[in-house]
Amino acid sequence: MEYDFRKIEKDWQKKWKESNAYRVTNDFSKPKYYVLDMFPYPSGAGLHVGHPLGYIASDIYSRYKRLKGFNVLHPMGFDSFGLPAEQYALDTGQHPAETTKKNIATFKSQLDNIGFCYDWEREVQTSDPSYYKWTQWIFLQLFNSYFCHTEKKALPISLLIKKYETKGAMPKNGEPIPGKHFTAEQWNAFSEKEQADILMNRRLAYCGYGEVNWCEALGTVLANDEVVNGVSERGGHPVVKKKLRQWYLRITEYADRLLEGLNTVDFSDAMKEMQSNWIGKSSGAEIDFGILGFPGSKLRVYTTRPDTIFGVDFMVIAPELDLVNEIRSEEQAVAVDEYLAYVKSRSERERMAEKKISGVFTGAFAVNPFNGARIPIWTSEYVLAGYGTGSIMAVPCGDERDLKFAKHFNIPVTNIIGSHFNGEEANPTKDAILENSGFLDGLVMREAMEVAIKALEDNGIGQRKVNFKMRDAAFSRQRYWGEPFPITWKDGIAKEWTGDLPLVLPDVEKYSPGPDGQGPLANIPEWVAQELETNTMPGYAGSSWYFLRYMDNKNENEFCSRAASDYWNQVDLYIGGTEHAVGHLLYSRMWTKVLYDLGHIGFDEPFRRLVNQGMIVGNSRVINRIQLLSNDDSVISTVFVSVGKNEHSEVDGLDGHDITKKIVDLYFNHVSALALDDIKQVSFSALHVDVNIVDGIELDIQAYKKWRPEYIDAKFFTEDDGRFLCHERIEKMSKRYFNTVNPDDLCAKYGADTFRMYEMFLGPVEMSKPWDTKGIEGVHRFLKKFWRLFADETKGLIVNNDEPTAAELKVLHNAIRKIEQDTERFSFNTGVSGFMIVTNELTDLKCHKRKILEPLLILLTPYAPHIAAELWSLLGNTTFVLDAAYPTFEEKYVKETSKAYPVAINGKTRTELTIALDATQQQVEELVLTDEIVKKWLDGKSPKKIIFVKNKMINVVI
RNA sequence: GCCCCGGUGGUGGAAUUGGUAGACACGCAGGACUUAAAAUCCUGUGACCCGCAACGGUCGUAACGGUUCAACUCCGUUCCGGGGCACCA
Repeated sequence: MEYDFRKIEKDWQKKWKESNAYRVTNDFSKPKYYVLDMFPYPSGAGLHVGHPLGYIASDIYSRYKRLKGFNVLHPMGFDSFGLPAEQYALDTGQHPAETTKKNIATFKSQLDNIGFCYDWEREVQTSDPSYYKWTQWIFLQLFNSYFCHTEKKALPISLLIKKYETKGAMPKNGEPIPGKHFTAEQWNAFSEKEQADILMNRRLAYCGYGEVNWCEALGTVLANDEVVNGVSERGGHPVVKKKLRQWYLRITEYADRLLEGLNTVDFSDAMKEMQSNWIGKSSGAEIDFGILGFPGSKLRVYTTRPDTIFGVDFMVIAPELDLVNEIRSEEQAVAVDEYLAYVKSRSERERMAEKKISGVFTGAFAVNPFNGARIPIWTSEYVLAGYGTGSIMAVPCGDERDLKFAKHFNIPVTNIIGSHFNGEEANPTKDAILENSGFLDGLVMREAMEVAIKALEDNGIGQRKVNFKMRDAAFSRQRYWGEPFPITWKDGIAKEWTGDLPLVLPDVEKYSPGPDGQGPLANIPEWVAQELETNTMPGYAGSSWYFLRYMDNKNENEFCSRAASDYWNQVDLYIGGTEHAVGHLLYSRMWTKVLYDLGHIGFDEPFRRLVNQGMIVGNSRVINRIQLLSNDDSVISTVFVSVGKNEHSEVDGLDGHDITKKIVDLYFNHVSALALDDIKQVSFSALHVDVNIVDGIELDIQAYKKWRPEYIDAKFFTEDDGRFLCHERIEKMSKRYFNTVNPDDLCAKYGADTFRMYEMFLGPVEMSKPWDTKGIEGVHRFLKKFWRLFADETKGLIVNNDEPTAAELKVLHNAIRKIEQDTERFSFNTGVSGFMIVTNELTDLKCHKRKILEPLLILLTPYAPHIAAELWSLLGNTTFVLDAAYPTFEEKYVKETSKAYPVAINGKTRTELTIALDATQQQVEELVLTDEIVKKWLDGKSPKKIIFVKNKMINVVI
């Protein structure tokens, strides 16, 4: 009886499907456990081996929890709106819904091949109207809410309107500021438009204007990574900044709660740190500087270091601020204009990453409010308009970036921190005693901060300010393939659409952009006639709340019933990549908080525990090609050169004609009638070859010629043993590098169980690692060996009912302990090796006893469900192993009375001594000193100290 | 540039709390079985030194420095690789 994994896996997948083995009911009587994978985008390329890494981990954990008696929700669905489908539609005219449908079908069949325990009845797709109906509904909740600063939570905007109608908006103390404050009478007298504008300033989903990367030639907005060196990645067209009307989510109001919430969740410290860095809470002061010659204008800066105000040597304002043009001098006008034009073409990413210092003096001067010093005002791309006030006061002695700028432009540097500043490197210390700092002289910086802020406030030139680096999230896209906003515009006023949700995405003739940077929806006359919003929602809209829909995905009356969300509650375990660290995770945390504030759900953090999976990177194979090109650029002859035959050192130092001659000598002897004069150029290239036709690094030349028939006549210079070897290159797994490996192929060749265990065996889930198919044989061998514990090729089932020995029980219980612990702490790679060890040990013991093997099958079920199910049923069980009870570890079987202690001399292990576990320090010392090897090292001397750590080791210090 | 993570044999990795570095595999080498192959099994395998060998020794976790009886693990500096930086998902 052989391990026929193909038949076994097909049979069991069918059985599980027919019996609805993975259907999850909202059975409120059982304890629940919610395991979630990050939403995949169904790309046209299908799954490669990198995708399922996290899915396998979560599947193992889900099955493990099920064996432990939990009602486990482990759903899967698709984040099916997105740019790639739209781009494909633009290129081919195919409707994104069509291609998306096809892609999803591919993904699902690939996922099923691996044997995941998804309940497909709970599948959701963000582009399905029955789903985005509720995305739109939640958007309206956001639109119709505001953040109350007193209660620090979202409230219905109707309450705010009521307040304005009865009390107005007046300051708690101090004089009302016109334009900001108003009385109830004033409010009631405002026009509808005026009222709408005021309310827009408080809505959680609001409309504003923001700068985007605008590409005139493509007529569209580009993502930062679609812009390279100021031109579009596709086509190389110029890209400039353009202001467009945009929807935003007021996530900044939740900054503090998003920060505090991190204390209540189990995310890695790195993840928490990334999120809090993104939120970027800082405290400091806003300070108003006067501008020489502009009595009405103020230059407002935000600084975290008001104590350094006497060290300000120049100011820098963001180039996009209008102020630049208002204050620039005549002499500097040309230089400023040139610089602004340069910056306009730069993406924010490039500006931040730029090492080269650039900037221009505006010709204007600010005035230090404390000592009246004249401070030159510069503009430079390293200051971004979106941070703080978009202007900074530069203190070169305390800030490295400011110092480099000052040095580059020869701006004199004031030292306010005495010997803490050496003139070479800025020192951001807070411990220096201030000098050259007027009334702050002699104070330690740390303390001077408060004194400075007080002075600013007393003199009315600034105030204490808490600042967040986080900005409100842009929530609209000028695209087709996204959720339409249920919003209409009349006379410049945004109103909730009055029709029934969903507002269905209409079909369009073509997917190209609408006029004036509007999205494709603006091309539809009927849409525009209804005055509907022409933007659509961004990719993260649907993924911000999908974990709630899984709980109750068929509900037509609510996004999710309160009973279902109260039961399933938070996601207990969320698995996904760190690339979502700040985007998706923060938005879904915010949406959860809003839904909680408005009373729709009972918890305000969506994910209790987060585990980050690493990426699987590709392991490409590259071969050397040498071609002779003739004068008309046609190819005369092509050769491929194996790694060891690449004599590039031979041509080092040669040039032009000599290289050609040498190369022809080396590689082109076989070409007859070759005239050197006909050769215009020798071309060297490294070509990616499909990793699937390479064995290790050895190329299958015949397969290559079949794949690339244009090289059918090329000569291959192999190693002396006849093999043709490739170079390796570790890079992103991508179709264009021919380094993708399809899980379907591996499942077909080795089986899903082998594939699952091999992915886990590769290394820790959270670490990135290169893919290498070679090692999969080892895992497959293990499963065959495991099978042979139960069945023999000729004799069939060989399991007996004999009583296990103490040694066998010890092996079993060590395995239970190890595998349970490793599964619990997500160390699946060592879990797999635990299975290998127990299998090796039981094979050595020739143990085929049911009482040992049956519990082992249950342990294996989460990792390799098919083989476990088959053997379970071969043993005569009529129930599914999926619902067996997880074996319990019993200490008594593994108890030891002695241990082989390593004995180190001065920290280096020299020998080993077996000593009773209950031995005392004194007994151990006596034993150690009688040991021959220890005596040898002591060489007659007595040891200074003997360190004995129970159950660990012994160290003799000489 | 800024923030986060990582770097251990030829390869993937193990070492859970500062306590035997290299578990478990891959690969490689040798052997058994076989007419042969596949499959399977056995032995060896970090580098170096001395030696016929048993034994023994030195070095070794990116590099350098520090703390400690003891460092892959803690601290500092540097180098290299990966992820994120707000319209890819």
